Amino acid sequence: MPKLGAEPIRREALVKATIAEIGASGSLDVTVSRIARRAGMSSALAHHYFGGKEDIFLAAMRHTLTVYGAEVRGALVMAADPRERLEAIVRASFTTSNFRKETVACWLNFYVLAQKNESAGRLLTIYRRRLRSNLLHDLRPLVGVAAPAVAERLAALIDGLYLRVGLRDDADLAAEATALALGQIETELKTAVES
Amino acid sequence: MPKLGAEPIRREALVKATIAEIGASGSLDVTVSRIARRAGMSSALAHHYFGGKEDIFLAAMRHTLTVYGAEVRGALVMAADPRERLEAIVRASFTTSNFRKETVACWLNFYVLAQKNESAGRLLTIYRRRLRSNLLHDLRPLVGVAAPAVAERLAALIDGLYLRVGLRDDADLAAEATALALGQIETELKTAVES
DNA sequence: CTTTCTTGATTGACGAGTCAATAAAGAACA
DNA sequence: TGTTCTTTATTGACTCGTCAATCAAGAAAG
Repeated sequence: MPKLGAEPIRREALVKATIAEIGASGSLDVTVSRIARRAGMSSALAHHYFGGKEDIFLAAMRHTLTVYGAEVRGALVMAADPRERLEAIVRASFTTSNFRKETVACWLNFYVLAQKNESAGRLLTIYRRRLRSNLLHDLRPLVGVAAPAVAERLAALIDGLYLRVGLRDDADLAAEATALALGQIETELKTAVES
Repeated sequence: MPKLGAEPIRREALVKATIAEIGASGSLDVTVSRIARRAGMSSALAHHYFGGKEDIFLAAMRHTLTVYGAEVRGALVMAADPRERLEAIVRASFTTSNFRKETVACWLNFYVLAQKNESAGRLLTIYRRRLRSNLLHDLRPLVGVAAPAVAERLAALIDGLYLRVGLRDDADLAAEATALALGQIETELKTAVES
């Protein structure tokens, strides 16, 4: 039943199914058939709308990054001063949705993918630069010349906390990570001001 | 040529070949045949000495973790006081050998594996606990009651820096990561002492 | 002559990507 | 209005390849 304009719907369904499937398997070892079935279509159609498996993965990665970016931007509009903006970035990074099993699985696998796949690497670089630049922008007025190092450290801490917390399945993951990162901000600011 | 006692040699060769192969492909998507060929034997022999593919991966992971643990212990014997011990842990975590492409690939893929594989998860937990306990032991006399939070933060920072730096192929990766982590130690100690 | 080591060949399964064919919605048109 | 053409959507069947695991059998020590 070719209702025209199926393409965007199909693509979105495939992207969502891909993320779900990666979450379910924990790896990129998911078949196009399974993705397509979950999205309610034949594998041939998945190949029709995307060039191949790799393109599907990249679309899923792009989607995940986009969602995260939107969350950060959303949190930022609520922040009044640099200090609040830093907090906003941290909180956006540790929302419970970010710690959903599938989200964690996607991030981990994107890191793996980024090693060898040019496009995946570029996407990850973009994410990193954006995070770094956001932090830098708000740290500059707070810690001045120390900003680059502090930003790098904060960015790494966010990634590291995500990694450490994301692999456990405790509850209260998000709260703990947030508290630690906010503590870091406090420590860094205090130190920078005094020196 | 059945010289007796081939087993340990074969197993070691397979483990090394596995790591090399993971490094070359960037993923766990490596065939037993390729591993076996690189190790100079038939794939059947690999299956003979290990139960199956999964066991080979676990052995490789165990090996990687063991090497890292040995490096840390080696660095620790040179350290006189808690502060130096902290530095030793950081430096051991960021040796250039740890930033070799294959090592990074292994770690990333072990994280992925740890999501769904019980044994891999346990191994990673052991690594984490050891790191945390090492840090805690040396932080307690330095920052007292703040030690747990500082340890968690330092551990996460190490993981995060590794992740951020390991995926680039700049030179001077190790030096940069080390400097940032040492800066963190300094900041944390200064803050904790003053409060 | 038995145990340890070793492999080539085989099996059985699965998966990515292709293709030819079908179906339906609209466009052009008489 | 009905007819024909074109474009988009969709699938089942098929190809070609790969791979993990098994097995039966060979070679070399002890």
